[in-house]
Amino acid sequence: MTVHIIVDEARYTDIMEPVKVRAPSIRDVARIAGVSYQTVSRALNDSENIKSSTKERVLEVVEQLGYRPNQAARALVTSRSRTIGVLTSQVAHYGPSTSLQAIEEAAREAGYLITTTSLATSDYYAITDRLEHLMSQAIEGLVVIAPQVRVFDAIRELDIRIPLVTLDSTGRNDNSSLSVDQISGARLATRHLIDLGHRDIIHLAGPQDWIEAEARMRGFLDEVIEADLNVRAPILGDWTVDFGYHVGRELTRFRDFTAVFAANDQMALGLIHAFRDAGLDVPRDISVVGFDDIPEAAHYWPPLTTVRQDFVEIGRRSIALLLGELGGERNRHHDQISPELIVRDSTAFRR
Amino acid sequence: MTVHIIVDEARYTDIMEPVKVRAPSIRDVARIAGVSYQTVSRALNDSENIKSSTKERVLEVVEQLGYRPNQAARALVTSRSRTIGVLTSQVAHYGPSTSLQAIEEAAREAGYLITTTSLATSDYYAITDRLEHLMSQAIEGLVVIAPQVRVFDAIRELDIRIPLVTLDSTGRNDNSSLSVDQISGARLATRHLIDLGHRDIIHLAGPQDWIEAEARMRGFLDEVIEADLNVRAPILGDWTVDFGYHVGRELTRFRDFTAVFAANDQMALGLIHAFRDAGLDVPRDISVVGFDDIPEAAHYWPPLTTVRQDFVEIGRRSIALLLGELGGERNRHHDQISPELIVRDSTAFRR
DNA sequence: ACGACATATGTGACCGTACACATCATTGTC
DNA sequence: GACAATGATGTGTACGGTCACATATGTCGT
Repeated sequence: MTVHIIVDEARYTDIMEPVKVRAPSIRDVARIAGVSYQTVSRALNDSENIKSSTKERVLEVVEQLGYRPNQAARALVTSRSRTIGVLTSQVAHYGPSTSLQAIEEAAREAGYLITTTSLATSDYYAITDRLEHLMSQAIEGLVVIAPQVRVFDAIRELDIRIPLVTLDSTGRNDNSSLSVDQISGARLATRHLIDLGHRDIIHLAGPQDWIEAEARMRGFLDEVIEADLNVRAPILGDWTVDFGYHVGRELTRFRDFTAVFAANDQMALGLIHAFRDAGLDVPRDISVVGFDDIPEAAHYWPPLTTVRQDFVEIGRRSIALLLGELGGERNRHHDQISPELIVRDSTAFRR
Repeated sequence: MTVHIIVDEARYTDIMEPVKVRAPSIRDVARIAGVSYQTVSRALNDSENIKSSTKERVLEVVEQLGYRPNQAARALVTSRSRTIGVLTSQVAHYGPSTSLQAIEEAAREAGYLITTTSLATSDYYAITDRLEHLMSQAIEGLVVIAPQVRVFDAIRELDIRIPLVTLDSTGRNDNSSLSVDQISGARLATRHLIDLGHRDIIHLAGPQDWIEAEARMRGFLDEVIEADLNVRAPILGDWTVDFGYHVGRELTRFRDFTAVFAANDQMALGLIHAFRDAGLDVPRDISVVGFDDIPEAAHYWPPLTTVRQDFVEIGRRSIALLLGELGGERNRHHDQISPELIVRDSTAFRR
C-alpha cells in the first residue's frame, strides 16, 4: 500500500516536471477562441471596434482558461506600472496607518496598486535606500506620509522626477503637497491653555527631524510669544507613550508649570499616567492637551482634550492630488486641511 | 531681457519635446561602456565570469547615466516579480499595522517588495476582488494578516497556487501558517479571572467572521466550561473602543457579572470608561482583561491586564515561512507563537 | 608550437503585451 | 451596382531585459 503511494507520487513528478506550467498568454486565448491575439486584446481593454458576439466568445475563453493579463508585459510596453509608491515612517502609529489605508483604497478605485516601504530610522542612507527601492519598481507617483526633514533632501538629491505628493506643512518644497495646518492646530491647543489662564506651559514635542513635529513646535512658540508668556524650550520626544511617561516623571520633580501641550495623544497619555502616579490630578493640578484625536483619546481617563486631524481625508486628498498630476495636471497644488480643537476633560482653568 | 528668456524657453521646448526622454536601457549603457549588453547584465547581476576591470567600468557608466534596470522587463523574462502581496484587514489597528511593518522590513532585506491591499468590509465579493487585484500583479507569494473566515474560501475558490502564509489558529487549512495560539491566550486570560474568584465572566468578542475572534472566543468557552461555570453567550463586538464603551453602558444596567474579558485592548478601554461613568470602579467592582498588549495598555487607567502578542515577531516569521516556500521548501510548516499574560491593575480578587 | 581547457565577451531568440498600420467585411449612397 | 466610408479583424514590430549558446582571448603543460 505504502509502496503504491510512493510510486504514484514519483510518477506524478516525472510526468509533471517537464510540462511547462506556463500561465496562458493572450495568444493561447486567441487560438482557442479562433481569433487573433489583437482581437483578444481589444476584448479585454474594451475597445470600440469589436463585435459584441466576438467579445463575448473571447471573454468566455478567458474565464475558462483563467487567463490573467501579464502586468509585467503590459508595463513593459506601455511603460506604465499602475503602481504608486508610498514612503511612510512608523506605520504602526494610528495616523500614518489610517492615512495609508485610505490611500490604498482611493488608489485602488483609480486602478492603481500601492507599494509601501517604511522608514524605521531617520538616517539619510536609509531614506535614499528606500527611495531607490521604490524607484526601481517604476512607480508612477510617490506619496510621502509623515515625512522627515531629510526626505526632501534625499528626493532632491536623487533627482526624482515623478509626481510627488507630500504632507508638508512648511510649503518650502516645490512638489504638490497637502498640508494639515499643523501650525494653526498647535496654536489652537496652546491658545486654549492660555485662555484657561495657564502661564507656564510646557511643550512635549516630537522628534526634531519630523516635519510635523517641527510645525507643531513652531505653532506653540508663535502663540506663546504672541501672548507674551515666558518661553520654555520644548522637550523633544519620540512620539511613544513610554517616553511621555518618563518625561512626566521628570517633570513632577519641578512642578513649575500648570499645563503641558503634547505633540501627540500617546505622549499625552504617558504624561497623565506619570502625573497620576505622582499624586497630581489632571486637570485639577495640571492640564494636558494632545494632538491627533486617535479614537481612544475620548476614552482615556480623563478624556483627552486634543486637536483632531482627519487622517482618512489626508489619505484621500493625497491620492486625489497625485492622480491629478498623473493625469497631466500642470500646476502644483497646495491643499490645506484644517485641524480642529476637541475640548474634553483633561484641561481646566488654572487654579 | 524678458523677451530673451521667453524665446529661450520656447526654443527649449521645441528642441526638447521631440526628444524621447526614454530612460537609459541596458543597451545604452553597453554602447557607452564599449561592451555588449550581455556584459552589462553580467556586471549588474554580479556574475562569475567577468573581468573586474570591465565590471568597474560598466558600473561607472551605470552610475553616470543613472541607469535603473527595468523591473517590468526583468519580470517578463524571468517571470519573477520579486513582489509579495499582503492582504490585511483594518490596517489602522495596532496589531496588523505593526506586523505589516515588520513584514515589509523582512521582505525588503530579502530583496522583495510588498504590495498591500486592505479589506475594509468582510463581504465575499470584496475579498475576491482584492485577491484578483493582487494576483494580477504576478505576486510570488501572499501573506494574509488578520484573516477573516471567508478569505480562505475565496483563496480556495480562486485556485491560488502561489505560496501562501496565513495567520491561522485553526489549523484547518493546508497552506503554511503561523498561529499565535489565540486559544491558549484566551484561556490564560479567562483562567486568570477564574483564579481571582470570578464566577460570572462576560466575554466581549470580536466580529464573528474573524479567525482570531473566533479562536479567542473558543478559548474563553473552553476554559469556562472546564471550570464548570455557567456559560454566557459572548457579546459580538467590532474591535473599536466606541463599541466597548456602548457595551459597557448596556452591561451596567444589569450588573450580573464581576469580570469581563475583552477580545482586544481597545474594547477593554471602552468598557472601563463606561464602568467608571456608571460609578463602578475597575478593578474593585469589576475586573477587565484585554488582549494584544498595545503599547498604551500599560498606561491606561488602571493599567490594563492583558495578553501580549508579539506582532513584530509575527510579521518576521510570516516572511521567513514564505521565503522558505519561495526557496523551494516542500512541506508546509505550522509555526506557533505563544502569547503571554501580562497582569497589571485592571483585575483583582472578586470581593 | 600546439591543442586542451578555462575565462571573458558577444549574438540570437524569446518573454507577453500594446500600438500602428494593413487588410478584409459590411453598409449606405447616388 | 460601383465606390467611399465605416466597422471588424489580422500582422509586424517594439518594449528591455535574461538565457542558452557561440565565439574570442588567455593560460598551461608537453
